[in-house]
Amino acid sequence: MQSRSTPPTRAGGRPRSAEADTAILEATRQALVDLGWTKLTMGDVATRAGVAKTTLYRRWAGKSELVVDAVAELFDELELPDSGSLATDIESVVLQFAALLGRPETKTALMAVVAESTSDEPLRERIRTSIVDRQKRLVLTGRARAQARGELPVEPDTATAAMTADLIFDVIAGAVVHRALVSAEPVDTEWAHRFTLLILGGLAAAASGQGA
Amino acid sequence: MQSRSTPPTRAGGRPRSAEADTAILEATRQALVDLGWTKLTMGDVATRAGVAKTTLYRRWAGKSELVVDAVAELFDELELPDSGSLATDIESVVLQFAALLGRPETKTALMAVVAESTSDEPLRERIRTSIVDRQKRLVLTGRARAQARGELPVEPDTATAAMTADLIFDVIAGAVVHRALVSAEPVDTEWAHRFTLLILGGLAAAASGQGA
Amino acid sequence: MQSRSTPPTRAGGRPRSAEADTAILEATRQALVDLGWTKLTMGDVATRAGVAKTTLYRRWAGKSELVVDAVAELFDELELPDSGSLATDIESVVLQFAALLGRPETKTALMAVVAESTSDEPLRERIRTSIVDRQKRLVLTGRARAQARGELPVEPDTATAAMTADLIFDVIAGAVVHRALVSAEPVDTEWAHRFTLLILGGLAAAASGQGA
Amino acid sequence: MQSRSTPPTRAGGRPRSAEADTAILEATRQALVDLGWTKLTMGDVATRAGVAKTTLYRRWAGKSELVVDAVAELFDELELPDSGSLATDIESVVLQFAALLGRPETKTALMAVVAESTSDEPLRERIRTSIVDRQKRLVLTGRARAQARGELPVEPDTATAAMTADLIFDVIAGAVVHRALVSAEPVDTEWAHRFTLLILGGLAAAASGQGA
DNA sequence: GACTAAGCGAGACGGTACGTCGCGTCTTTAT
DNA sequence: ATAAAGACGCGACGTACCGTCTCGCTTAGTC
Repeated sequence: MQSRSTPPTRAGGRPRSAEADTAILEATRQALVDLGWTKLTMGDVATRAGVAKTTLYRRWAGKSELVVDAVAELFDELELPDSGSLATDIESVVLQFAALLGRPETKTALMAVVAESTSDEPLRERIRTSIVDRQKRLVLTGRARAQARGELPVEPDTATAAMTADLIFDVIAGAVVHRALVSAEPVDTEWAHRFTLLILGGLAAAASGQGA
Repeated sequence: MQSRSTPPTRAGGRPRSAEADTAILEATRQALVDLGWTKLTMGDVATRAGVAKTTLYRRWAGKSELVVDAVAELFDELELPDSGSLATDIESVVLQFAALLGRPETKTALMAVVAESTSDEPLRERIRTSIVDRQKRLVLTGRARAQARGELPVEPDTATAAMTADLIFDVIAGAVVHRALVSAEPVDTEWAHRFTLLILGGLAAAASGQGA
Repeated sequence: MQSRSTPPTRAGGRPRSAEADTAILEATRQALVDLGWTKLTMGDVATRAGVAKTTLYRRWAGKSELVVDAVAELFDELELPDSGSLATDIESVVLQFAALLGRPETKTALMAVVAESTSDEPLRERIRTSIVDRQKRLVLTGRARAQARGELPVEPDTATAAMTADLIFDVIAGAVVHRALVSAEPVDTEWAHRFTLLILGGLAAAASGQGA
Repeated sequence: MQSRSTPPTRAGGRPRSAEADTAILEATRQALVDLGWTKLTMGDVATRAGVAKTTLYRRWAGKSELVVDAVAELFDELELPDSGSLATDIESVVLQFAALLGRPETKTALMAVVAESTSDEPLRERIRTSIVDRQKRLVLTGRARAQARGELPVEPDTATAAMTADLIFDVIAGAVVHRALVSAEPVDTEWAHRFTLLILGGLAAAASGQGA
C-alpha cells in the first residue's frame, strides 16, 4: 500500500526486513494509544518494535510520515454496507467513522498530522493519497447505489458530479470530525439521524436547484 | 478576555506589565506566521517580545495555552452582515471563515491545538471557551434574523432548537475546515454557493421533517 | 587555573556553578580510570558528576579539552626535592614522573590528547599551556640549584641557556614517556640511575663542548 | 610482513585478493593524510580502496590494527648511512626520524595507536613487533660500527649491553618524538647537533662510569 | 566439467554515542 | 513581587560509525 520506497535499483545488498515494517507500524499504533501523539517518540517506537532507531529513519523521514502510514491502515477498514437505503447507508458510515475517531490512536494522530501538513506540502500529499482520497470511494459507491435504486437522479455532467461528491465528502467528514474532536460531543444514533436528514434534504434541494 | 491567571493573592510588589501581554501575543502570532506551530518555541517568542522566558511562564502554562489566546483574538473579528437574506448571510460567514483559515497563523495553529486538546481536557475547555463557543453567536444571530424575516419557522421546543444550532455549527465549521485544510481546495464563491444551497435545503427538510 | 571561560560580560543571570566544575573534573579522572580514554563518553562523565550533558558542553568544547584540564591538575603535583645533589634531583623527578605515568588516568589520557593535538592546533596550545610548559619549572629550578652548588657552570648566554633547558626537558620527558608507554618497560631506580648518568655526562660534555 | 590471519584451515574456496591488501593499506595512509586518525573511518577506507567493509574486517580486527600495519611499512624506510663517524650517524638517523614524524599520516597515527595500546595489550605487542623493535636495528648497527671504528669500547657483558641499547633507543626515540609532537618545535640540524653532543657525552660518561 | 567452499560488493541491521535543541525551573541582580 | 539574564537538569532529536548479518555473485581448486 505504501509507496514509501520502491527503489528501482534492484542491486545487491541485504533486503529490507518486511517483518520490521509490520512490527514498526503496529508499535506505532500502540504507542499512540499509550502515549498520544506528543509524547510518542521515535526511540520509543523503535524499542517497542525491537528495532534500531536507524531502521525507522531508513524507511520514514520522521514521526509524521510514520504515523500517517500507521493510521492509514485503520481507515481502510471502513466499509459501506448495502442496506438498500441511502439514509441507512449514510448513517452507517457516519457511525463507523465516528467509532474510528473515537479510538485513541486515531483521535490523537489525525488532527496532529493534519496540523503538521499545513506547513509541509509533501506530507499533505501523503495524507491525501494514503488516507483521505481512499475514502472518497464510500461517497462514490453510495451515490452509485442510490442512483441504481432511483433514490438519486443520475447526474449527466461528470464535472458537476465530481464537485458534488467532493462537497458531500467534505461535509460529512468535516462535520463528524468537528462534532467528535472539536465540540467533543457524542456522535450517537440520534445525531447521525438528524445529520443524515440534513444531508438528504440538501441533496434533494441541490438536485432540483441544479435542474432548475 | 483571557482568564489565564487571576491570582487571588493581594497586590504587594511590582505589578505585571500590561504591555508585556500585548507584545507577547503579537510576537506569538508573528512567530506562527514565520515558523509554524512546530518550530515555534517559547524562547523565540520571548526574544521577539523583548521579554524573559520567565515572564511567559508566569502568565501561561505552556505553548498550547499561549497560542490559543493568541489566535482567539483573531476569531472575534468574524461578523454576520445583515444582508437581508439567509443565503447571503451564510455565504458571507463561510467566506470570512475561509479567509481566516487561509491566514498562516490560524491555519497552522488551529489544528495543532485541537490535536493537543484530544489528550488535555483543560486545554479543550479553553479552546471551547475562547474560540469555538464564542462563534456560535453567528449561527444563533443568523437564525433569529431569518426567523424574523420569515425565512425560517420559529422552533417552539428550545431543546431541539439548541441541538439544531449545534448541528448546523458543526456542519458549517467542519465542512469549511475540511475543505480548506484537509482537502486543501479553495473555498471560493462557487463552493460557498453550492454549500449554502445544501445547507438551506437540509434546513428546510429538517424543519418539515420535524414538523411532521 | 583553566582559562576556559572568563567572559568579561558581567551581566545578570545565574552564575555558573563552581561545584559543577570540580565534580566534572573529578568524575572525568575517575572515568578515565574505570573506562580508559576510548570508552569514556561525555554522557557518562555527566552522569557521574550528577550534571547534565549540556553543562559539560557549556564549559568545554569536547572530550579532549575536558580531559586535558582533568589531567593537568595531576601534573602540578610533581615537585623538585632539594636533595643537595643534581643527580639525586634528576632521579627523583624521573621516578615521580614515571609514577604519574603509571596511574591509569594519566597513562590512557596523555598520549590520546597528544594524538588529537596533532591535527588540532588550539588543543596543542592548551596542552602546552596547561601541562607541558608548566613542568619546565622543574628543569629551570634544578639547574639554578645546581649552579648555586657549583655542580653546573653558569651559562652567560641566555638564549643558549634556554635552548639547553628545552633540550633537556624534551630528553627527560621524552625518554621517560617512551620507556613507560611505548617500550612498556618499568622505570625503576636502576633505569633512573643509568639514565641520570647519561644525562649528567651529556651535560658535562655539552658544557665543555660549549666552552671549547 | 603482517601476521594478521594465517588461517590454518585448508585451502578450499576462493583465495583472498592480494591487490585488495595493497589497495587498503594505501587507502588507509591516504585517509590518514586527508582526515587524521579520529575522522578516519573503516567505511571510508573501504570506499577509497574500492572494497567492501567486510573485506576489511576479514583481515583486520579494527581501525588500530589496520593503521599499525599501514604505517609500519613507512618505518622500514629508515636506514643508517655508513658515514664513518658515530656523531654523523646519529644526526642522520635523528633527522630521518624527524622527517618521518613530520609526515601527516605518521604524525597523527603514531601517538594514537600508542594511546590505544595503553589499554590493549595485544595491540601494544603488535606495535612493538611491527614498528618499535624493528628499529632497534639502527641502534645496534650503529654501535657495532662505532665499536669497530674504536669510537666506543666493546661491552663485554651482554646483558648490560642490551640494557644500554634499550636506554639509548628510548632516549633517542623519546626525545625526537617529544620535540616534534609535544613541544612542536622543529627538529633541525642545529637541534640534532646539540642533541647528538649530549648523547655522545652521556655515552662516554656511562662507559667510564661503567668501567669504574 | 560440475561441485564446493571461501571471497567479495552491497547494503540493511541492532547498537552506542554524538552534539544540539527546546523544555520548564531556578538563581542571580536590578527595578 | 516582577523583571531580564542566563545556567541548570532533563529528554528527545537526527546523524554517524561501529561491527555483524544476509543477500546474490564470483573465483578458485577438487572431484
